[in-house]
Amino acid sequence: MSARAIPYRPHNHDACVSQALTDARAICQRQNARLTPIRERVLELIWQSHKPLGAYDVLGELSTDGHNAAPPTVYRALDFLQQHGLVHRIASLNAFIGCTHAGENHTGMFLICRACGNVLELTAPSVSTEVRKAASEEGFRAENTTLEIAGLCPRCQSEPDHE
Amino acid sequence: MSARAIPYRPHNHDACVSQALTDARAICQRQNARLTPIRERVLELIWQSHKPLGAYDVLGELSTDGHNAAPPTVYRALDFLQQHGLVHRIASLNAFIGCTHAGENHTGMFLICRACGNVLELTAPSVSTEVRKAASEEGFRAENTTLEIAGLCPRCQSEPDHE
DNA sequence: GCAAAATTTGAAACATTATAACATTTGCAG
DNA sequence: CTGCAAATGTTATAATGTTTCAAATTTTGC
Ligand SMILES: [Zn+2]
Ligand SMILES: [Zn+2]
Ligand SMILES: [Zn+2]
Ligand SMILES: [Zn+2]
Repeated sequence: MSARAIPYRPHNHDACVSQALTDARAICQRQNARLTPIRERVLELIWQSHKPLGAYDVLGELSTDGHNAAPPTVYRALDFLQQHGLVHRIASLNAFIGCTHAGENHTGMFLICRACGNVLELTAPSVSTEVRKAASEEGFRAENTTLEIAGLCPRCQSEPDHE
Repeated sequence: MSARAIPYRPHNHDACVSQALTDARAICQRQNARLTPIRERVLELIWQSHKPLGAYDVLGELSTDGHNAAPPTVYRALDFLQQHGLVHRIASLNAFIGCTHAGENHTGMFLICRACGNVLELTAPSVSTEVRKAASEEGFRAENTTLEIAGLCPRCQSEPDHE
């Protein structure tokens, strides 16, 4: 596995996209899941940047494609992609982002820059451990964790107003 | 401060409500904030149980009051209450819940039972510490944390289908 | 007290996000 | 081929949240 790109740093993003698509194909193959053209196209659109994309943004992009889709088309594709661990939904933004740990069995932690909008997904085992511990101290059986941190990325701390 | 009630256990919930309202009045006084009748009523409605309430649910309750409010009324009241740390928004549910640590300067962690719907708010310093650490290792300045754990509360693990 | 300013509330319209329901098409197994 | 299941199309609608401007209320400076 190659080093992961840092969202808010300039990088060859095409590499991110093609890596994500390659991974997705492999994962779906392994799971006997059908990465249909629509699903693949939605995944590609989600990956157009490291900023989360709303379902209706995806819808808009699809229609500039000439593909005239309705909301359920997009939501169904996004459901599929979530189910197979290829995208995450960012609850605090009602938006979706490509998973950077696809196939890795992880619980994501998202660092969301409120200035540039980029999101970095981390796997922080120590955080997960503490979360599990805190939950089990209450006798709670944790099944799903939503962990989203809003703030300022390193770049936007120094150079304000980055796009 | 009295012991905190456990949401999913039977308890004298009227005590929760009146404690919350008393605290709210004190906090607003201290902050020179105006806990107007609408705001207080919305807070009371939010506290009607330990299950998060949607904005439109609040709206509905208000109208059974005879108070015929429009959505902005509720959203404004909820904004005010959030601003002053009296309620939290649960992003994964699009719903609101009374803060059980009002005035305490905390970052809440929410244990959400998918069966009974009750939510327990915890303050887990060890989790906060690990979150801050993970963020700062990436040079990220964390400002706001959303931490919501869905799962099964102790009661619903043993007795399924609790209301 | 009183007028001006600021805050709060009312009201209507609108925007955004998500789902329900049912018809049609497509892929695949036998 | 044929029949079934999965996927997509289509229309309508539900649920959540915001913008805008007007009216009422409260606070402030005098
Ligand atoms: Zn990239
Ligand atoms: Zn991920
Ligand atoms: Zn209670
Ligand atoms: Zn709280």
